[in-house]
Amino acid sequence: MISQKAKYALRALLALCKAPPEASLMIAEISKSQAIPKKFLEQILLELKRAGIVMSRRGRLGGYVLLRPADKITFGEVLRLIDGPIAPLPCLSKIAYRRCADCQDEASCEIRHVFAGVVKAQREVLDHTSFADAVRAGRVPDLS
Amino acid sequence: MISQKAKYALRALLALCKAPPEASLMIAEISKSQAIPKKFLEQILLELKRAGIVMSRRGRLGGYVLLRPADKITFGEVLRLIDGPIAPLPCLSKIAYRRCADCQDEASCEIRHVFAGVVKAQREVLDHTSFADAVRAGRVPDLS
DNA sequence: TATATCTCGGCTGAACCGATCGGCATTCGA
DNA sequence: TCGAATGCCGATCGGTTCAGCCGAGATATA
Repeated sequence: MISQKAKYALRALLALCKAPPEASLMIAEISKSQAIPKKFLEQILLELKRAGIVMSRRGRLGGYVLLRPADKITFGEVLRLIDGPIAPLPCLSKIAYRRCADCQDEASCEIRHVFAGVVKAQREVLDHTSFADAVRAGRVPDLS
Repeated sequence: MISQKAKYALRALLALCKAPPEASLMIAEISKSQAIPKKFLEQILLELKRAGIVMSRRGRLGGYVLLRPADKITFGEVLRLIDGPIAPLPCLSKIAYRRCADCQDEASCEIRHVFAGVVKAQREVLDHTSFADAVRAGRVPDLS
């Protein structure tokens, strides 16, 4: 299960993707349209900003804009930022590799072996699906 | 990330799979050989028993045995039992479907659409990998 | 300057996780 | 028949994470 926070982050970014290009959205607008608690959304957008995914303007007429085109932002990137590693085992994580304390030999670890297959499949999807892809798939009725 | 508890459960079952057929293993043995806290392992094996995956005998010479052949127990089954739903969103879970509170229309939800791809891939692996498969892959050097 | 907006740190209550404890029930060997 | 070994079971605990809230401060525009 992904966290509520990650879900909010994805929805906020989708809202920004769908907004007219170059227009900026205020926290309050996104909060209202997406039903996300305002103060919580504040934190989330701040993290996205620090990660270089969005940028903000303060003061009257402030708000948030995407810093990169929507096809250069992947689901995987956002998920890792908010929820941490995608991998189901620490010894399979790209961003936070940690040896399993009690596993003598990774190469012969059956569990690792099975989950290596899982994480590969996950990455296949998450690291190759951009927000542009997601919006496109949502707009056109999916025929697959 | 799967929980520590799930990792223990998988390791315990692997130990039972590798034990001589019809032999039973005591909690203390598994605990020692797999470096799992004994009292915690006790809980875990109890859950596996209630789920019909293993059976136990009490008293002197007690212990645990697999209730089903190793090729009839999948990783997915054990994971769902210990950690709950595998699906990354409640609205994609087989065993615990829940509508996302704030999602008007599931069919047009971009997030759901993307994660449907993820969960499909996960299930492909987890529900089709048995403990027999895992042990086999661990024994023979993997050439893939 | 006034005011709407983002910034940022801290805080809280609830839930969850990993683990432990102590007592009870059952089984078998002496 | 007794007692030791083993599984069964409920309770509890300390720490961590999650979801969300509060309030003061910085900043840009009208």
